[in-house]
Amino acid sequence: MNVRATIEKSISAALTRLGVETPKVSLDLTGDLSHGDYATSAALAYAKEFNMAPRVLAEKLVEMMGEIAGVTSIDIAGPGFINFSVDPKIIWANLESGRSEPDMWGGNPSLIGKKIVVEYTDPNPFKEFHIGHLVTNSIGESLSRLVTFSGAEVRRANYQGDVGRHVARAIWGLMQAGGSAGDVKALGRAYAAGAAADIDDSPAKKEITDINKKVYDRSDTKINELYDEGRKASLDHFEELYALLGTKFDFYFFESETGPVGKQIVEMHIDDGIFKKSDGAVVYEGEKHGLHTRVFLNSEGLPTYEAKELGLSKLKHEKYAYDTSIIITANEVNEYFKVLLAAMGEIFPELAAKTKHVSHGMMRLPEGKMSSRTGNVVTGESLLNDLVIAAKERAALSRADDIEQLARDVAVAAVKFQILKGGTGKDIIFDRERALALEGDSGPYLQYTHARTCAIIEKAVASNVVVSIDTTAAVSDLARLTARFQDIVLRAQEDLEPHLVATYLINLAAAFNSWYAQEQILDGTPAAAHKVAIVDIVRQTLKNGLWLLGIPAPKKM
RNA sequence: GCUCUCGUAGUUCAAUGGAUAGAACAGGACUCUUCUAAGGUCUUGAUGUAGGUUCGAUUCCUACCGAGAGCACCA
Repeated sequence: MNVRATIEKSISAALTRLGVETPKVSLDLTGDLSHGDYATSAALAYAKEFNMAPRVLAEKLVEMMGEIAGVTSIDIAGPGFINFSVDPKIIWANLESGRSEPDMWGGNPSLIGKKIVVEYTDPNPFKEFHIGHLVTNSIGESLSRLVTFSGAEVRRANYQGDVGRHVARAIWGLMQAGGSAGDVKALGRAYAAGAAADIDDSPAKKEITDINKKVYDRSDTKINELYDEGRKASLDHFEELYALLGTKFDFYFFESETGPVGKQIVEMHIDDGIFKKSDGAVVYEGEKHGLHTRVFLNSEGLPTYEAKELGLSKLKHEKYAYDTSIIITANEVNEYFKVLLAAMGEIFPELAAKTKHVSHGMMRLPEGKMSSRTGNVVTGESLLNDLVIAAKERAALSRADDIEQLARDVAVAAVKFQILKGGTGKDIIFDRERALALEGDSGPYLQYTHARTCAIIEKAVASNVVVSIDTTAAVSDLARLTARFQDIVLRAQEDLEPHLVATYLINLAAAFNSWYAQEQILDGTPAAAHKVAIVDIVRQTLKNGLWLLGIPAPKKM
């Protein structure tokens, strides 16, 4: 049992002996290391129940807890907090375990045996990979890695809209302009033209509706040709981006598959009253769950987003019998998702219960909101490319062996960190100038710190310095902060919040850099062995932490 | 109009109902004859308004003000 659990149990036992039936104990990492490693506000919370002053209750609890294995001091502070300091030997042993099993460092077994599927990115063929897809991708990849690090068996899924009105618009645009469907840039322009023309009472609107039907039933040879070529070109192009971003999907689902399945599901549940016919469409009345009515099959008989999503839930579970399905989308679909989950709850209650919807905010650039309808947009791809070019200038001055690769790594870090440093769900203001500056709280800052640690280790190895932790040494704040890694990772996984890892890594890197500036590590004395060992575990923490964020950790910068 | 998010330094983000509201950027002052200056040190500066619940509120509740998203055949 780890120290944290021991302390929790001890507090809980003390409260039970005082007569609390089911004590609710919160044991927190202290906000300030001068307060020790863990703190509880139990005495404050229960003071009223016992009609005692909080500090008096705190003293009583401390007395009843007595000695706790692995804890060297228990102090009462402030209004009645009880602070616990962990035995330095335990902290050093913890860090030593990280050095002996580096790949496991920070991991936990809380999800062992669980099957989890994470669906994210979901770009639409025939359209640009826009900046919103960078957000979903960054969050989804990080969440995938967080649950992997907790022992879950993970599958990554990508769900792509290869049918639907956007496709018809692009094909309409291609037919007008005569561009090649194999050229993704031409596809982007064709979509923009189609979207612009697709307005009420225009002849184009009817033509696009007609094309849309033909895409579904594949009745037109010319359209099939444009469709097949465009679809392949888009998907191939997306793969290049996934490689750059460091994502590999296990499953690809397409709306062309989920559509028919979803349609069938909806049609099977009209007679039993789950769905209703209304104005030629088939709808789900969300009002019974305090929501609103949504169309599942339109009056053309075609499945909408909602019906396709129902089909997807079924297909996904057939492919992989998951315990949890995490779906990442932009928060603009939150309301639809609630209706969808309500409908799913009636049809597939067991699947609905296993589904977790994580939504993220919109990514905004200082230039304003981007829309692929206007044609001239900053796409996810162009943003990445700009960053790579900017990073290259600085990379040229670095000691990296492969400047091109470093520039890509730094660019990916700049984007991903910006996305992941804030809580999921809030809008992300992406300031390109700031990201390009590669300074301050940023992905490149973490990479730089990691590269520094690598350089020290390399030098230590070259000069045959023995690396080992002195378990009798006093613990520094840097060592204690490093030892918190596991607690942070576990919470980030439980809350599905990558930003907890991001902010932790910034704090750790700052603590390390500060120490580095005032300490000569390779000082030629026996003390170097211990100091290098600390550098080594900080290095591993940064490496594993960056991995959890989906950010590459180059060894040289 | 209704529903859902969200209002924290000049800006971009933190703070599971707890201790002195933390960082970074921008501004000012320093710091490379020492292991990577993409670094470090010092410094100015914030909880939209009004109530409520609580021993304690940035966090929970109500109202208002402000921003964003959504409100049936697009996703």
